[in-house]
Amino acid sequence: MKRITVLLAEDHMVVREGFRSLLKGESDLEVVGEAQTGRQAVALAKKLRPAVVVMDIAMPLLNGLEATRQIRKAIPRTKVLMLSAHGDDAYVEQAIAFGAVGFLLKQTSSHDLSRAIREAQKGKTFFSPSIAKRLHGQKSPDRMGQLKKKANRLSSRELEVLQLIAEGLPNKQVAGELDISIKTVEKHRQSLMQKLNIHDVAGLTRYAIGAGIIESSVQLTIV
Amino acid sequence: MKRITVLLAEDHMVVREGFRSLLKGESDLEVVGEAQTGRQAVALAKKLRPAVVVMDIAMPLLNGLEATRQIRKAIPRTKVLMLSAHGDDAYVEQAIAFGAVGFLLKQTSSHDLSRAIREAQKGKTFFSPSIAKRLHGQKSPDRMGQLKKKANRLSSRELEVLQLIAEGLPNKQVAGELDISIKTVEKHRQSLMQKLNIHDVAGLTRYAIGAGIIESSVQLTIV
DNA sequence: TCTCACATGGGGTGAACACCCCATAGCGGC
DNA sequence: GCCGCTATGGGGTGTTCACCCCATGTGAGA
Repeated sequence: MKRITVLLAEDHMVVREGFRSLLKGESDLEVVGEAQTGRQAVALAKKLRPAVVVMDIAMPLLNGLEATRQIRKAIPRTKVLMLSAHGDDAYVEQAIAFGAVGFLLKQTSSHDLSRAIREAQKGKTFFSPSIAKRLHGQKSPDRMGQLKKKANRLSSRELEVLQLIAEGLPNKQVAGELDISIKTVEKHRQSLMQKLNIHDVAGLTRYAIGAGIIESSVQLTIV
Repeated sequence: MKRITVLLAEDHMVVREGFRSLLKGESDLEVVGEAQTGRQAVALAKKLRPAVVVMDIAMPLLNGLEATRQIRKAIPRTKVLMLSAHGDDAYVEQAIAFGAVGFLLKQTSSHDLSRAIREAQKGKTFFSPSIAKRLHGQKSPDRMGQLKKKANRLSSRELEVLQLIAEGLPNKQVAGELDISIKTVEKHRQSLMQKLNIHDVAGLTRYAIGAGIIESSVQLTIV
């Protein structure tokens, strides 16, 4: 029987070895290569032409999203399965827009991992339950089509509001800063929270830092 | 032969299962439990009394450092091995101060992981090569003293509350998680805000990220 | 042209929060 | 023994926020 060839892209060696060990238990799957940077993942994918690439998002040199885009462009027959600790809507939508056929959270089980790989190889999609729920919960059935065009990204006004929120300003001050009414600030706040599917200030702040919109505090000795 | 009992504390299930799979290949090691939050790690350690706890630093509800401190205090015979993606000095020093017997980077190999567990069980220490090199380089005898002397330090309870706030939990859920009344949570919240002189959730979140108490989201190309 | 996202603004409700008051109890240090 | 700190809990008050309703105008794309 021909086994499904898999390329693992994950920067942490012990984690990657763990994945390999897990997949070794699946007789129909075969890990043919391992990459520890996004750039290496692209190079190895071109060379090995695996059926499926399991791609972590957070990787040095080239992140998993961009690596996915490049792989999809160079070798469309290779399917890419995203694997990430965080499942914020923006990541998921970006991944889909870049041609990933699935999105797994690291919180999901190894059983789902091997299942997702099989689905991907068959040309189907696979999303972690919590993500699938969110995707289905949204409106139209051809949402995938929409996503490929417009990734539901924040408007420039929403980005401004997000930054000010993440900098700690209350709505009233945000309104003063942008010279608009509090009501409008609240509206932007609501819509950006809905788009990101993040509903608390702490989450918005973490997102803003991760997205490079603001910076965290200085490193301190504390704790 | 009596095997070394191990408790795995790592919040990402598929990663944790990978570790378990790796350790299954070691005949002298036995994984007796798995925890996905720091709090659960403390509870399971007390219940199972494993020889060694492999503890990730970045975990929800209670981070690995604080969990280590609590485990060392409650059951000193259990050794704790830190496992982290980042090896910043502040982490390593804090881990050592809290009684960890070793510090592994996720970049290290699975071979080092099992080796470190064996060393830990024997009462020895084990550090990832790059960290060990740094530790030898700089002794700094009174550096620990400086940390401890720092006035206005947050109490351990306040740190727990801070982490949960920065993770986005409202007071009510914080209270439920710590099993105390909302009023007490409010009190801790007030006092830590006063100590840090930060009076909004966004600021607390930025501080917590800068201090390494929690992590931000993944780096993203878009925005 | 006509729809849709965007930006602007307003009203109202209930939950959450900041900040004040109060208290009891334990524990370590002087 | 007393003091200071920490942790626990409660009452009350005013502000802010999340989330619902509503509206108008504009500009880009189908």
